[in-house]
Amino acid sequence: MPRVSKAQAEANHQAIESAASRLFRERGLNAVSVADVMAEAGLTHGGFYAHYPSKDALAASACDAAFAFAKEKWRRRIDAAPSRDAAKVAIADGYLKPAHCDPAVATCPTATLVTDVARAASDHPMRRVYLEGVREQVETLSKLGTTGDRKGDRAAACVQLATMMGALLLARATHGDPLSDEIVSAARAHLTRRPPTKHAPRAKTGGSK
Amino acid sequence: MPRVSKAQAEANHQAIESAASRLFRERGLNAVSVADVMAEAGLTHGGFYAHYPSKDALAASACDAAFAFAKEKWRRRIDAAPSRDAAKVAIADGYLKPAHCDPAVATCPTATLVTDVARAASDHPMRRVYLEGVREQVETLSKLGTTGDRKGDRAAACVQLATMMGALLLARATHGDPLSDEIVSAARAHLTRRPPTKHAPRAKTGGSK
DNA sequence: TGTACATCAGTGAACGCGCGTTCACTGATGTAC
DNA sequence: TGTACATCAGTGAACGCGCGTTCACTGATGTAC
Repeated sequence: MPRVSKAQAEANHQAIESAASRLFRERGLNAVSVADVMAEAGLTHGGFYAHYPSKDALAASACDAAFAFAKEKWRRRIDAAPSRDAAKVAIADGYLKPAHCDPAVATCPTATLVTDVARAASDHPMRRVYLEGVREQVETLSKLGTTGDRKGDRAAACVQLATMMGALLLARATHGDPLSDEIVSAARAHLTRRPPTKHAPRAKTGGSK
Repeated sequence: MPRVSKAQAEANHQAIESAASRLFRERGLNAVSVADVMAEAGLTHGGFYAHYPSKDALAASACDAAFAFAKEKWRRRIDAAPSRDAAKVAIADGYLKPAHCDPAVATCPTATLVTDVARAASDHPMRRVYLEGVREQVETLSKLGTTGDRKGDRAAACVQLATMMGALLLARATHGDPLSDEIVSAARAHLTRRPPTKHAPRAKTGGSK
């Protein structure tokens, strides 16, 4: 069934980008093959190069799409919040959701792609996209600052992003152990200024696999 | 030159572990082959299985060695500090050294192996080693707490580790851009309670490549 | 509107390559006497 | 202390496998008339 309509080809393109965006964040760049992505999009691997010049180029597009998705999520949280301070808290709460501590779940690209980007060659197209994504997140958090000082707001934004991301990654790497909950709960409490000893509900939802 | 002396064999074993510990943290598990590690240790790849049953087992040993090395570094900083609070600051300062923001440098395993561990299978031997390593770091930071409350100290320890690690990883992923310095400087200032707008010396050392 | 045909998205086999692991072999080491 | 020999750390070729990428081919789509 070759020569698909322009509309179908465009839909396939989106499906490839979307599958890549999710799979790369779930398993990492190296652990996902072009064939995996194409299969997830319901296609065979040979047709890939009609859509992207290389796997690296796909990685950059997928990263971009993931940041756009995250940006939209943040925007909705900000719009729904009654104050800038409440918006910062809402973002931290959303970021550190217990479900996000499962390493098999594709979450914020800032966290899930950070080592892939750090280890990528300096001319890898994803580096530029990732940098821009982080820059935007820092800028967004910075605008929610309440110190009245732009430099102070930016510094606080950097620290909040680092804390959220660090806690999420640590929780993912220690998933299945109580320490995972402890770390993410401590970070959530710290960033939302709730009692710091509050832990996530442990009841019967369970944290281990 | 086969059949090497016991002492030489033990030295080779250490060389393999040491090379793996550094290479895995620098480039990630998937990007380093068994042959790479053996070559770095001055050996050929075929002899690897006389030392370790599998690459996964080597990863666990290498992770363990990296944590032991980091622990020793922390211990020296703590011993040299005049107070518990000064020790926490010294650890943050050491963790966030500008040189550590180069993604090609092997730093703390907590940061450099976090996504490799998160993505590893739940029965991967490295998971247990990593978990124990993080647990020890949290415990160490917790003992340096000054809130007088064990739960509060542990929560603060979790937050400090998350912030240090998150900032370091973000700085590594954005290396080459001023944002890298900005993030790590903000985190360092925050954790050491120095003026939050203080940036790393930008002069002629340069932060870009 | 209907017909002829060039286009090109998708298929599936194939390419060269590097991986983790295995294995027959080597020969200095270390042990038994 | 000296000799005979079993051991086994290390070598290098080979294994099966999956990767990113290429390519000849297909046939519905979309266009030119």
